[in-house]
Amino acid sequence: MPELPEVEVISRNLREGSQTHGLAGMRLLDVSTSWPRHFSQPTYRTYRKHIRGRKILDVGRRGKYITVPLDERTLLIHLRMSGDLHMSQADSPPQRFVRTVFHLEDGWELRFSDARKFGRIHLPKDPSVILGGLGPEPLDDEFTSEVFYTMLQSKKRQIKPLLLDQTFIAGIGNIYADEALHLARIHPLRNSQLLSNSEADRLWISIREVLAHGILRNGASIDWVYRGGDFQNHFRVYSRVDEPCLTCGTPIQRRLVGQRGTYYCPSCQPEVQK
DNA sequence: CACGAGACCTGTTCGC
DNA sequence: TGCGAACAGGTCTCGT
Repeated sequence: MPELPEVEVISRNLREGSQTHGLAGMRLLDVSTSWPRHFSQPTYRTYRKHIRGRKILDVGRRGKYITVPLDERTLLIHLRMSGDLHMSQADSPPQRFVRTVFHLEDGWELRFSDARKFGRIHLPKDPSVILGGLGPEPLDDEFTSEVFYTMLQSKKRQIKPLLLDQTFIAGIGNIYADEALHLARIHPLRNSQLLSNSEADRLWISIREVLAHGILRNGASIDWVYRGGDFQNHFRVYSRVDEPCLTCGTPIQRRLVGQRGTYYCPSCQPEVQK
């Protein structure tokens, strides 16, 4: 479930501690897991050594990574498809898919639930080893429409898979890519290099609008992987096959693009440029 | 470089 | 009702 808006909301909640204890300033006592493959960089064994007694300085986000700077090293957590992070008291009943637990002071636990076991935890000396390859943050001031147009021109790729490429731009996932393309009235298969200046501009605005809207709605909650946001009630195309386009009434279509289910309006988003 | 296919995993939902 | 297939928010690696 987590794309930029969901990860942003999770990170904010952990930092500020909505209805629970904020993470910043707490001390990590230990970590335990039933799925050691959650740990990349150092393996689980060396991991515990590094983490015990470390102080949490802050919580943030870069792309789809949750970033947790410690007084030594930085913890990076990627939720992938089905991950979620939340604070709990140690004596509260364990949720079904919790696989890794960070033990904190005062009986607090940071629980990493991950039904599909795709999530990953890193603890690099230098976070840029992991984060350095990411493209720009779409909501940053430096990410201007001019910059975006130049970026698009430098590639010759189908626009949707390009938006999903984290080295191109960070944080966009399958839902928000479809939503942004629909808002911008651009077909997911259009060639990035052939997008006009005004189309690029529309896409730039749409990306930022859709992501900001997602954050405002606290992210999207889909199916049984529930998180509390309600952006799913504002989808214009995603998961709406055969339902009418909210702009023109044409049934929304679904097809595979780069192996990903892709929803679009064949009328608002013509494959060939008008 | 661009793209498709297959892996990695488990759970839920769909279709017959 | 039951059972296999399809599908799921993400990335990685390999072959063409």
